[in-house]
Amino acid sequence: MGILERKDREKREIKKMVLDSAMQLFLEEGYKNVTIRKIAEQIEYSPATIYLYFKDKDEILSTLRKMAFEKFYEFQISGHVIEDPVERLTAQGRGYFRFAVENPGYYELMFFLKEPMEKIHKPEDFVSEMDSYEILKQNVKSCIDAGRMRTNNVDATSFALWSYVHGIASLVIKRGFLMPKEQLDYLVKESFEILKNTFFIEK
Amino acid sequence: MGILERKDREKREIKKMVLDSAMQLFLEEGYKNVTIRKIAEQIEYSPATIYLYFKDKDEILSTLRKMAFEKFYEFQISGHVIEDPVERLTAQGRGYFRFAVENPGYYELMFFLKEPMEKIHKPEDFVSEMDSYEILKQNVKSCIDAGRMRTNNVDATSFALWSYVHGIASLVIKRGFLMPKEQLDYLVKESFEILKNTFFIEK
DNA sequence: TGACAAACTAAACAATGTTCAGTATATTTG
DNA sequence: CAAATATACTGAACATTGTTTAGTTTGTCA
Repeated sequence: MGILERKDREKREIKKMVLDSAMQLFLEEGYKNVTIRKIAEQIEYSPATIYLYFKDKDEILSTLRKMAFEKFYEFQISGHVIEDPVERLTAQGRGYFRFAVENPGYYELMFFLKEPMEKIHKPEDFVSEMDSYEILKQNVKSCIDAGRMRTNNVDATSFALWSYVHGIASLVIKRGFLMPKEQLDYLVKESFEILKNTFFIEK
Repeated sequence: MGILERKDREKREIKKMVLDSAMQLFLEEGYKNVTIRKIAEQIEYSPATIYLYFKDKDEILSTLRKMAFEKFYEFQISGHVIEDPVERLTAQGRGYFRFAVENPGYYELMFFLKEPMEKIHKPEDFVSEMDSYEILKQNVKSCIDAGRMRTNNVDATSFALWSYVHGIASLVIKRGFLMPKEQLDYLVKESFEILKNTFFIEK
């Protein structure tokens, strides 16, 4: 019998409609404009229906968050096949940074927003994020093993690099408007130069 | 006549009561629990009265934000009299980091929260923040002039250091719960070691 | 003391998340 | 095929929110 399958498909389709609509509202109008009623109107269901598919608004947001991290992961592994370990690691860094500045809305959802976070402390909500971090550690290890880094502590170096790039991305997103674009671009470029010169050893 | 002075004082006192109450609510219960009605109840006035002293809720939050940055500034200049430039700069960095991890609520308000930010783009709302940044640049310049840094670009180095420390602080605040405290402390300590070794030149 | 100004508030408004009783629709059963 | 049952959905309500407005109370000054 295909009825159960169809029901299941319909359930997934409505869930997807809710999520798509919520994501669109979030990216276009910001968190506080994501309202259950607006989502309901967009997908042409009543507000109450949404509660048949999601426990509450936080569950919608935390699902979006998970989706954002999956997209984020894709950005970072795009250069995963590169042979040279330093090139591979810097490709991941570029992917990380590009994702952040090209998708500040997603980045907001992932790292700045407090709303869905207070309720989610389940490890499964952090798998993609941890996957990205594991990749980072692997890449750092490859670089250290190849004698291409000035540091030799995989964990600490990975955390330091993550902090550094996350810090630059955060400042660009949150404080970028404080200075002209050219100046910001210059500071970012130079900061990455410093990162390269201080962390890596020239071949 | 002291009447005008008294009125002015009373006005400031009520403003202060609103701000104190709002700050307390924010720090204890988080942003979404800061409601006009709760503030009104705490200061024993009607909700409408608050609107005689603040345009709207965002004005209250952005005032709190400004206050947080002033406190932040104090933390950073505590070591401003230190002679040795490297010691002075690292003291500022320690002040920065200590403030962040000891006052995650303030840090949230200053760097993560979106709510009051959308409306404030006036330069005057960023004076304390810019003051801190100027101090940083001065300290970096002193270090470079003293031949104690591996870099020689004041602006880029300042931005890079800010990013680095901000990144570590942000990750500690936002992702610290993902690992045991000892491990986190270790990673932070080592990251600062890396920072020291990569940016500074031993005397 | 009476006129005016300032300070304050009760009550209402629209919008929000969420729940629940009930209706419509689909499925299964006899 | 008809009745019974399960599923999907919604209208209406609730409590809370930020904010406004009309009106009251309180204070000031001639």
